[in-house]
Formats: sequence, structure tokens, C-alpha cells
Amino acid sequence: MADINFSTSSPDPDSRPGAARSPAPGQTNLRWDIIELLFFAYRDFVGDADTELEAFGFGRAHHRVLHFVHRYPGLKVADLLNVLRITKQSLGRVLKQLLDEDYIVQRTGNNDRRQRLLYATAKGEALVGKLAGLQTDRINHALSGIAPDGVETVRHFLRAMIDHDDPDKVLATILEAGGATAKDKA
Amino acid sequence: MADINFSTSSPDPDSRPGAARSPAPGQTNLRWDIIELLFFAYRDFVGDADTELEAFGFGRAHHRVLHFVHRYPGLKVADLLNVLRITKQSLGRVLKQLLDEDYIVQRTGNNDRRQRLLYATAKGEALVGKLAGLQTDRINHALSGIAPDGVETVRHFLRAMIDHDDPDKVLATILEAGGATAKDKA
DNA sequence: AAGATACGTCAATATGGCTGACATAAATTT
DNA sequence: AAATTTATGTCAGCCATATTGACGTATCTT
Repeated sequence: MADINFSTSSPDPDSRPGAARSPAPGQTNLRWDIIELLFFAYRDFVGDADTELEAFGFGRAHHRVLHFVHRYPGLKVADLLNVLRITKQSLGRVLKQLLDEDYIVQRTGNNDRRQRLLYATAKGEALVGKLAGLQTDRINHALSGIAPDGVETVRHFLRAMIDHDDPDKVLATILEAGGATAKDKA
Repeated sequence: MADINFSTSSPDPDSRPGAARSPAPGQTNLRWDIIELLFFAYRDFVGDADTELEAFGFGRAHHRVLHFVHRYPGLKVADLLNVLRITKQSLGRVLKQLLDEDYIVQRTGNNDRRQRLLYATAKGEALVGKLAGLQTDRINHALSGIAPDGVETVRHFLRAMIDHDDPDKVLATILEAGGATAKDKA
């Protein structure tokens, strides 16, 4: 391996490994900029909620569960597992806490009594609403100065970033169906 | 199969806490749709790399380190800590692996010999390029059908989602400076 | 009655984060 | 020259969140 001898301020291009791009086969133009922007944007986006959650003794996992239960009232445990892509065991602990502390309630399904349908309580709604408020502030800030059709472009982009081919994804299917959510339809 | 059968069991509206929205104080319109799209988009976006990384025995943390070292050759450890917002100890473990397995090399700074400047090796470049290729494919797919100025809108949105107020963020500053990266400038 | 499904739980383990404390070398300040 | 600060590394231990595998129970389906 070549030694990379150059000063801090003026790197020697010859021995700088970064000088020669090694793109994936068939790739010439990699989207470094957008890859990086996505990282930073998401980091700061979830950072808003993370900070707030600490005061409640909750983590990001709790937020995700509460969010989707709020958005899709009556969600089954199995649905939640599909959406969050975690295991039953991981979900179990988080969900138990949310149930114990009255952020979420379970109701036995009427059609299928094996099911435990999940609903956010008023307490849960308040928390998830507060968190969504923080994130909405950031989104609104980011969208200010973007025309309405530009906002639609952003939505289109984000929607197209999501896997469509995966039949497991219950919620993605709903999202694609015109952007209406279960809650919107209700 | 799994279904979002929120209406299947026809929950009792009276006992359904989700019936009443409880938006954060002062907020009327929360951006539920974009919040959710960001979650799914990012989940699938990083999923591409995560799958590939498993074959190398690496995790997401390794990818992030390798990515930024590749993008900003000669990055200091302290810079990396700021960017990734993790502690020295957490970074240490991951970085050590990448050094031991020759994905990254360290060089003592010429100006300040305390510094360990980081560079990706050819091996590291190859891996990070491969991962970026996967993510670029997804991004290109998502951007297909979006006009050039629409792509600029997406970039603008993502950039505006990032915290600007934080002076610690070495790289964010660079990103804001017209979108040129350290690597682009070199 | 038999089998599949939805859910819960136990046990063990890995990863990636954290804090606090301490060590060393090198730069900077006094 | 001595003292202090800075950049980095490391040790020890803790926590949150994820994993797989196995098993139990209630309930629906065939």
C-alpha cells in the first residue's frame, strides 16, 4: 500500500488514495452529495425527537411504535413488526413499556380474538403530537421558499425512494395509494 | 396475510383514543405524510448498504466512518467525532477494526504531529464505492422523472433540513458553502 | 380433531451507543 | 523551562436495542 506522505494543508495527489475513484462496476457518477445530504438531514430530523424523548425515558423505538399506532389505529402487532422490521422480542419490551405507562392500549379484535389491536391513548396522542410538532417545524422551515409543485416534487422523490417490490410492506402500499393514510380515510 | 385491518374489527369510537387529534400547542397542520415518508425512505436507503455490509462483518457505523474518511481525506479523529456525533470510545472500536483490516490508514499530521489524519485505502475506496453504487441506484431511480430543477429542489430541501446553527459541524459548513465538498475542491 | 396463526415470553447473545477515568505525546502559554 | 492545554488512545463498566431459537397458549381454519 502506498504511503500517504503529505502535509495537513497540501496533500500530495499522487499518493492520495482518494485521488482515484473506484466506483462500483458500471457506475460512473455516484450521488455522493445526495447520499450525504440524506445522512445529515435524517440525523438532525430524528435528533429533534430524540432530545425530547429523553425527558420521558423513551428512545427512538418508542417513538416509532407510538407514531405508527397513532397513524394507523387498530394496528396489529404483526403489522407493526413488518413496518418496523424488527423482531417480536425487540418490539415486546418497548411495547410493554408503552402499555404499562398508558401511552397505548390494547383491544381484543372482534373478528379474530387472537389479535391485540393497538390504539394510542390521549397521553400517547399528546406525546406523539408534540414530537410531530418539532419535526413539522423543521420540515416547514425546509419547505419554506419551495413552491407548491416543488413540495410535490419532494414528496414524489421520497415516495420513490421507498421499496415498492416488497409485498410485506403494508404501510408502503397504503402510502403509494395516493398518499392517503389509514387515518386520513377514517 | 398481514393487513392493516383497522376497520376490520370496527373499534368502538368512544374508546378509541385516536379519534381525537391532539396536536402540539400552536400547531394545526402537522406534516404526518412527510414525517412518515422520511422514515421509510431512510429505512430503505440505508437498508441497501446494511445488507451488503453484513458480508464484510461490518455495521452501519463502519460505513459512516469509511464514507466520511473517503469524502474528506485527511479527516482528523476529532472531526469525525463531530460529524458522527458519537463519543471517542464508540468511534475507537469501529475505527480500530477499519485500520486493522486495512480499509483506512492513519498518518501523523505534519503541522501538528498529535493529529492522526485518516485516509481510505484502495480496499476502503472499493467498499465505499460499492455501497455508494447501491445507494446511487436507488437515488437515480427516485430522481428519474424529475426535471433538473426538480432535482435541485430536492437538494435544497435536504440541505435546509440540516441544522445550520451548530458551529461544531465542520462538514455541514462545507456542505452549505455551495454544495462543494472537500473532495470536489481538491 | 388437527393444524395453522397471533401473540407472549424465556434465555442467551451481539452491536453500538454511553460515562468516567486515566495515559501519552505534542503544542501552546506562562 | 515549566505548566497547561489539546489530540488521541484506552481500560472498565453500563445501557438500549437489536438478534435467534424455543416454547406456551388461545383461537381460528380446515
